[in-house]
Amino acid sequence: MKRIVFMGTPQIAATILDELLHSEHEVIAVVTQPDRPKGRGNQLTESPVKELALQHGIMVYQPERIKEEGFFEKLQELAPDMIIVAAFGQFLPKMVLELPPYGCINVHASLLPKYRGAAPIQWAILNGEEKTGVTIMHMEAGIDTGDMILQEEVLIAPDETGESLHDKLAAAGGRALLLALKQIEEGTAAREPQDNDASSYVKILDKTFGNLDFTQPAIVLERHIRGLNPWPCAYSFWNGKNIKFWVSHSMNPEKENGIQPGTVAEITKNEIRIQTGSGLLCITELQLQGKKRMTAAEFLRGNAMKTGDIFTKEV
RNA sequence: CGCGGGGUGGAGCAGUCUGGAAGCUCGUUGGGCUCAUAACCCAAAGGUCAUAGGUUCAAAUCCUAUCCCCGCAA
Repeated sequence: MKRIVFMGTPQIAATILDELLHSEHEVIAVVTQPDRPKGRGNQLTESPVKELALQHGIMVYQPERIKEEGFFEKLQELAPDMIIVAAFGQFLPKMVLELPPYGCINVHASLLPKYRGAAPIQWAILNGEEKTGVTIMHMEAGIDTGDMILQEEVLIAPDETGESLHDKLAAAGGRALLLALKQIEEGTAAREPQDNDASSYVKILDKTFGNLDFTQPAIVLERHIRGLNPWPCAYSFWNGKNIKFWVSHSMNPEKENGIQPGTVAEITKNEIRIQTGSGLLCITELQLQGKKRMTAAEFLRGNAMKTGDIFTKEV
């Protein structure tokens, strides 16, 4: 493909862009979200896509809104053959969708029509799916509703985290995109409409979603911890302090013992076992506010957590 | 100048407010007990208390500056 404009923002988009840059396709410009204040000190931070594009000397556009004055004209001047979108974070107006001769292609991190929306990677883990994948599709006005070109499946491992799955899907997304481009150029690309009746949407995640509800079953909480690792991360409060949970497993799923959910039921040398609505949630890696991530064994050496202590939803 | 916590033997922490012998729980090494052990007992090694100045008879502790790590908010 000769003239590609790439639109994307976070790391997964950068990984896919990187794949594109190492192919024979020509990326003439990148569009990404404006630099935002981030982190301690509110430093203005460039998106991963912008960073990568600058390294390769590619022109970067950062419109606050795609519809803002003058941007469409710039796009017209670029005269892209195709626009490729991956986790961009803004909707494309119809006039943009219709601009390039080869259309707008989207890389989505799920096996559509399931998991349309903003956080398909984490939700696949949260729901205990055995597999997920990436879909390359033509874009249309709806959210992730366009005709599909191809998909690549990715299996979800028992210890899969949001991060590891993200990396797998990013790699798969790059591969699938290149294959789809090849098929488009050869004129062999499929164009399969999505089955709307089988579709599902997932809501975007925010920080508060990580606040654990210990009345849920341990098996669900364990997936919650994995799926939200490393962001937005599962947490709770102990002793007036925020504790993040990084690694855990569940045990005794059916055992009833009458202990209030959220209570520390057992402490072993290497694990903190918390009572849940059904079974024990065994924490093996965690992080106290202000401290680094550490194993439960390390944590227990210096912190006087004991059986009977309670985790709460608020300080 | 967004708010806040922290940097003490290999690890996790206490001690700092109210200056005055470097401590706890582990780990490591050696020895003992045991059928045996991740258990228990005994002993040992290991620290410029982040860095640089300053105050003081005396600083991990008080003052000043710098570096690094982390939580929250956005």
